[in-house]
Amino acid sequence: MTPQAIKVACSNCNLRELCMPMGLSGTDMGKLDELVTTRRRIPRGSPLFSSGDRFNALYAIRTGFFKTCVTTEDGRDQVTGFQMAGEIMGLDGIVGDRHTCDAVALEDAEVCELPYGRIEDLSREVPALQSHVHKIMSREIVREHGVMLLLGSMRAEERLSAFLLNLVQRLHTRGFSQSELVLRMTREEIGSYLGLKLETVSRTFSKFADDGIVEVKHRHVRILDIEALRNIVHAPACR
Amino acid sequence: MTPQAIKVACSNCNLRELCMPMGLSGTDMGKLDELVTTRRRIPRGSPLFSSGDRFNALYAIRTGFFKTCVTTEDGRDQVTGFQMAGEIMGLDGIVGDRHTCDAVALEDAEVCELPYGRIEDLSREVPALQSHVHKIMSREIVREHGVMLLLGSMRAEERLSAFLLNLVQRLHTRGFSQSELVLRMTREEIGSYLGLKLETVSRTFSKFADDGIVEVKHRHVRILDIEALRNIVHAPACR
DNA sequence: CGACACCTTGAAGAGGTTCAAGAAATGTGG
DNA sequence: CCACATTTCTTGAACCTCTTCAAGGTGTCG
Repeated sequence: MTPQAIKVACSNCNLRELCMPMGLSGTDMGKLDELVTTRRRIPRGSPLFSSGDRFNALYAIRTGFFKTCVTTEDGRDQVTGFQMAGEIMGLDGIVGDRHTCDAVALEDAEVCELPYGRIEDLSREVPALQSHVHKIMSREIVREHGVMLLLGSMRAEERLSAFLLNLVQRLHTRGFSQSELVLRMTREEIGSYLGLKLETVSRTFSKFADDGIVEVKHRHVRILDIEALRNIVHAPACR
Repeated sequence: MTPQAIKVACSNCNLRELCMPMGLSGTDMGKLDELVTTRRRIPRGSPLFSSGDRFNALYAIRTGFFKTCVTTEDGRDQVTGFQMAGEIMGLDGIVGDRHTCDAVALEDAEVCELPYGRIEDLSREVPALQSHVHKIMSREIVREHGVMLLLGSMRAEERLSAFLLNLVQRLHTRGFSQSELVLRMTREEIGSYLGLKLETVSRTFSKFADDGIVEVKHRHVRILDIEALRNIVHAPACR
């Protein structure tokens, strides 16, 4: 397992998804090292990029936690996602040469900057990278379909259940507990993401706690009955 | 039984500007003609592809009108978009090798089949195509952000206004009237897309008609006061 | 032309929002 | 390290928007 030791370390790295497509030759792997130029530290509360910023790179999260949100001139605001280690941000900027949403660190974070020009160049040389980039974008499209389903057809309890299950599942993938999590975002941000008011989020947490499904202490959540959450989301439709 | 092998050439297609990159050399344009292998006719009500189908091509709409929708086991259903001539469908299938949504023709339609393998191969040779594919996917991501904003933060009248404005704008781009349109979808499908019940859609249409903003005769809509629709969407936020 | 899908409208009800107040955490400066 | 200011969270009560249920009307297609 000695040579794999490095690989194992990489598999914990945020860049794994982009840098480690399956079945790479050593040569190709070497080429991918050119992808990352800089790492950037983003203190909590600061934007990595903002709507209107010129687009020139994608970002892979190494550590930390982000939200992305779109804002309109008339003051409407929508959190479009929460991103954690290993996930890619900035895809929105490709189409128009400018970012169309804000990415804000919800805790101190570190990201790898992947200049877009290099991604394009390299993915012409390395088909596995090309394929990987496509998959990342497709995955984001499919994820957003899921959010549309949530926003378009679920009620408050279902939305919050789906949200918690999704978060804890992604955290579990990264080696964290399956039943305990610390929310990095406020009730208002959760509400914005779920299309609910912060009071409704708070009330729904309280209801889940009353029902013995979760234990909630501000931002610390312990899931006591994950099956109950699943049942709430996948409730046999009324009719 | 063989799908008639019409000689299809993007270089001659009048939708070229909608689905193909601009400013190509003659050589590159010639290469792109290899992209489209077949055209397929899809009768109204039939699926072009369904969730679970193996993914192997993207589809460019030549004529007709589609909806895409995701469905869950528990019978939930969400229309994720309506697509018209020049738009690309099937991006959801890239990530998992299978489609994750249904694409259904809402009127008799014709699509160009773009085998995904060829897209990958060709976009390694033709950077303009590579860039174009990325932009198409990014555009879809940005579009979905807009839908999330709509579903997460707008009320019924705002949603329907935004929907009508979006439709009429896209139709106008394709040479249709700026003020008149024929809805190809039912109230229920509109409702699913907008996260509303069909009755609410119907009522909101009636309200707009009462207010002299539109004229609605079943699926025929005439916009009488487009500014009013814009004001409804971009209303100075209540607080 | 008749059956069926689609649309409209009304009335009652539910779920979520709004407004308001207070409590708990977090951050700041002395 | 503590007091204070600020942000965040919780909870209650009234209200409102949208949904649900129901019935009847309209258009469309075989």
